[in-house]
Amino acid sequence: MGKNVYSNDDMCGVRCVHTERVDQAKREAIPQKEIERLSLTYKILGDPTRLRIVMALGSGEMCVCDLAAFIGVSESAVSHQLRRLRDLALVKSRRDGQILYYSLDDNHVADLLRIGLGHIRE
Amino acid sequence: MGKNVYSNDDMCGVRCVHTERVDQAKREAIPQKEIERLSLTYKILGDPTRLRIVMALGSGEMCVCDLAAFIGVSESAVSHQLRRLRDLALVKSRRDGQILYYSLDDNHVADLLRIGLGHIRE
DNA sequence: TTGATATATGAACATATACGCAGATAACCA
DNA sequence: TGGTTATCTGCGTATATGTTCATATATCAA
Repeated sequence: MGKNVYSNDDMCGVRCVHTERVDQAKREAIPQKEIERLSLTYKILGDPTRLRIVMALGSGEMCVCDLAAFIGVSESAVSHQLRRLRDLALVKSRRDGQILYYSLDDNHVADLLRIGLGHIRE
Repeated sequence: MGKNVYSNDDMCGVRCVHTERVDQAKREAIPQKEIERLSLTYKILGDPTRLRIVMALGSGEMCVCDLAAFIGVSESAVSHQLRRLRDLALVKSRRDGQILYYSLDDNHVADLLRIGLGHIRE
């Protein structure tokens, strides 16, 4: 393993201990656009209110005021968060008259929740 | 204003369309402490800089200045984020002389990344 | 010891964001 | 039609957060 090597290719004088390792990471990196999208997906789950919404929907569909009563916040707050969840395709809605029923969009979401729980419980 | 269906168990006058569904969600809900911890885990991955750090570590260990050179931010910023990642047991460190090598803490992290990618790419 | 290197930490600033409020839409029913 | 209900949305604000800068700590070499 190299020691105290300075990279002098693209960067100008930036200290870098393992140039070849950094180059490997750059080659294997996924596009920045996917990074943005992926981090946004995690960020959406990274709020207690939204997480409780998503986990509640894991066992069946619910409407907005159901979720508001379950979580204990205003229906406006739930609606705000549901919109963000829908924009990232984490939940979907089904209309039945005046009521909108929300549910998880696909099984990837449930998988993310299951693995996350496994991580914090180990 | 409205006179629809009201839940009359613990809440006082909160509108609720499907009382039994809300009760089911309450029974199946995980403790608030786990919600906090789990949402914190997702939130940590919900930042582009931290996500790039974690994904880079997915293919092998790196030191702080490697990561700084790879991502293009200051080493201080990387160190700040690494501390948060370490606090939530997403990465771990190994000391070799003056250099601290960081790597993923367990395979749950890689699983989360893989499933997340599958979600945004579908 | 002294100096150099690698990383960590605290403060400060700018930005992001979650919530409630009030009003607007949309769908139903008399 | 008008009235009611369910949900959405613009706005204000308090709070959270990511970054840089300056400084501190840790390890090694001479």
